[in-house]
Amino acid sequence: MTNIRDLAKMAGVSVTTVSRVLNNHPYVSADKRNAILVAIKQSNYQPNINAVHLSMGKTFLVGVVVPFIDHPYFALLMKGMATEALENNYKLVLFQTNYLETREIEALQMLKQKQIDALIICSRTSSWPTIEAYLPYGPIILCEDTRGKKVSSTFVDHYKSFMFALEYLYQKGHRQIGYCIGRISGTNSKQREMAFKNFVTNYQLAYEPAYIFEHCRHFEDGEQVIELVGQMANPPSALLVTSDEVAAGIVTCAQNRNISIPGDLALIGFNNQPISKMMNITTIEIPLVDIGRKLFLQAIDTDEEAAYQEIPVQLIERETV
Amino acid sequence: MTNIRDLAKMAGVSVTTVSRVLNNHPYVSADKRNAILVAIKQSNYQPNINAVHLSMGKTFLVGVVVPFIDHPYFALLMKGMATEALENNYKLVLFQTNYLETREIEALQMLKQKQIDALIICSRTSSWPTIEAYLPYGPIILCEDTRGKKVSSTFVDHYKSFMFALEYLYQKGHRQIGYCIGRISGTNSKQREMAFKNFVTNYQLAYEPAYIFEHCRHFEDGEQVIELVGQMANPPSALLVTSDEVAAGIVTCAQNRNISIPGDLALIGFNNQPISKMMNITTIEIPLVDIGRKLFLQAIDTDEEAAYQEIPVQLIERETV
DNA sequence: TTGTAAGCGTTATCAA
DNA sequence: TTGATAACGCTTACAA
Repeated sequence: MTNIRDLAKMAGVSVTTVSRVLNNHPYVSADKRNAILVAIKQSNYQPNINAVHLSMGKTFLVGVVVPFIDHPYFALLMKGMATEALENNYKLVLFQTNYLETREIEALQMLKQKQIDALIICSRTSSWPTIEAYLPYGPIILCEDTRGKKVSSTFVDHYKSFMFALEYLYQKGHRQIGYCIGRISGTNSKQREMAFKNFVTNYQLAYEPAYIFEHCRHFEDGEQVIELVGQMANPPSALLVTSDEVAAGIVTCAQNRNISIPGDLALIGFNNQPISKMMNITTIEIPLVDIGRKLFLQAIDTDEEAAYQEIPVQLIERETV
Repeated sequence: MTNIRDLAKMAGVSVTTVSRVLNNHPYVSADKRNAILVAIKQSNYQPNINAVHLSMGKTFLVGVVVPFIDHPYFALLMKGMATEALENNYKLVLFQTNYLETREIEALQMLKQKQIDALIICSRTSSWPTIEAYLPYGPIILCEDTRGKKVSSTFVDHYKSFMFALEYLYQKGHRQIGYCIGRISGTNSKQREMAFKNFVTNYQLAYEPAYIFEHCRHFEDGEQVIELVGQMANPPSALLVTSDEVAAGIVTCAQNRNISIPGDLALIGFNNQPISKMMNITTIEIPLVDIGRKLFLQAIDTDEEAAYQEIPVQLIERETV
């Protein structure tokens, strides 16, 4: 493998000059630049990335923490991040945590050890103070509302959008509303819970804990929901379902049991995934790929200031309400 | 950040000795080793990974080429690879190609440039000679039958399993059989096509090109299939569907149009994803996560010899045949 | 506009 | 069993 010194020799210049043209720095005469360019072509030169990294103290690696990679929500975020990473000559290092705190800490440790330049946490289980302790070691980007904290984020105001969806259902006449969610802990989930509770009290409805269904992540989890709803003496008339996949599962299962949707049970999904279009599911569109791109861009942004990007969402009315 | 030289000073030894204990090399006296260990503890030392990489000429990075990351088939492979990478202290670098050859070449170039230690290609669009040209630069692992070629692979014999499924349908009385697939090009798809053609001639059935449905990747693609089947004067009575998600989409869509499954149309899915269990879809189980793990292990295997791991599959009988 | 030389933090060779 | 010291290939003061 030819290196920068070989190039210098070939072009009859110093390594510094070679480095200059390699990095597009000014102050190189046209003829020397050309000579070097020719040498690069001829030798099929490829810079040694490790040497660059060592010298610059940068890795061009960005860590990405996701609980599961095989979940459409995170896969879509990943898609956006991967696209942007490629364009910016960065690579993504994957941390699949299964929501194990130890795994998240491993990722944070890698930041501390300078093995990655920045860390994007798409969803976390560790507490804020835990994260905060690693802030001095490099940028940490979150996918949740961090306004007031000293970390950048791209996020959806889940309180607002949940409240919006709930009020929409209320206007359609629903008074017994529940929701399905992946997990009840987590910042975003807490925001939604808060919206739900406030909604219930604002509209003087009964707060019914049984109307909250946890562990709803995949299509097949819809079965459980229908099961549970079917057993209730006083079932909900409408459900907010925080993933279109789950909503689709609910619709499918409901059909098999002759439960009419939206007649017996109205549904609002989230994300506007293709499956929701096919199955005509009313949904709140969340531009996940775009959020992924923005998260990545924040990760490599060298600005010291924390930036907060709120992403607006949009109701797509279809046939499940 | 304290470095190896600081440690040496603290422990009153040379950097060589420090490096020795860091890497568990022999020939270090117990007391010096202890002194160094103490220094490491006290200073909270973390090795500079870039320096290690430069010195060793290794990156501990493995590239992964997938056409789409937001597809369960590849997400499941990724899950397996990510798990194993973590355990072996490697990181995964993602290449999302959208089946663009240029993207695959970028990944191959990174191998050539030593920016990654090995490359796993889960699905490709480039020709074999293209790949072959990069073989001298590092291990390339494929997820397709490479027996006879000088590259390692973990794969399913798609010819065999397709033939098995086709004969199973034949025994159940089906004579008009078709299949749904993501794309018709690609090694694995070609194997399946070959099985299909041989099956048809072996059993003296008509080869009906219209029974082959391309672009079937996601749940929502099932709609197209039902659409097309509905328009046929002489529709297939059974379909092999190379992804359970698509099979689920077909089942869902069929229900809406009062097409009885398996009465009007029998279905065999592939992969045994959770969705197939929920929807009672007969399927060929493919252990994708496990395949992912094995692919990764092959990538970091230092053996020169190419290894070929055939993964057996298994029919899961449920209610769509 | 150009070049010399000093890092960056390791590993590995070789001599002691 | 140890330690100088030379790589590894690049960037970047600093000097000219």
